[in-house]
Amino acid sequence: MAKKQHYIEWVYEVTKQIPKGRVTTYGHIADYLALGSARMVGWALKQLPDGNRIPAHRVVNHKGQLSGRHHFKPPEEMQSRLEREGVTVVEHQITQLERYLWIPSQELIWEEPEFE
DNA sequence: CACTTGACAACAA
DNA sequence: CTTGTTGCCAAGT
Repeated sequence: MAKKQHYIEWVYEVTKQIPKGRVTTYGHIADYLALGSARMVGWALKQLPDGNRIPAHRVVNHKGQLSGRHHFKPPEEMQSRLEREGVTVVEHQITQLERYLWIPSQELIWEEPEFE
């Protein structure tokens, strides 16, 4: 469809762009898509059907907490997937969020990790 | 149609 | 540091 009636699709597209082992926040996606509200991102992801191929587990809130874990089956699946990708999660929160954070607007300047 | 809820976030106190 | 308030927008009741 030439004209997307729903930005929800955009949220899904951006989410699919998150590299493995990386994470981003609702706020950054909302800002990148200019949704005006980070809640729209959470709302959009909540609409995802089970068994989807969207890596929604890579989206956390600005504190790095897995606030959407209760929407996975089972809830621990979100943390399991992250840890499987090398992301450390403690007490439902990602440690060293800055280390894994991936910002949509920076996807173009994605040249070298520069990480340790 | 009015009010509440929510996978959020920024800010005030 | 913590808790409370406000802005945001769609969906549910």
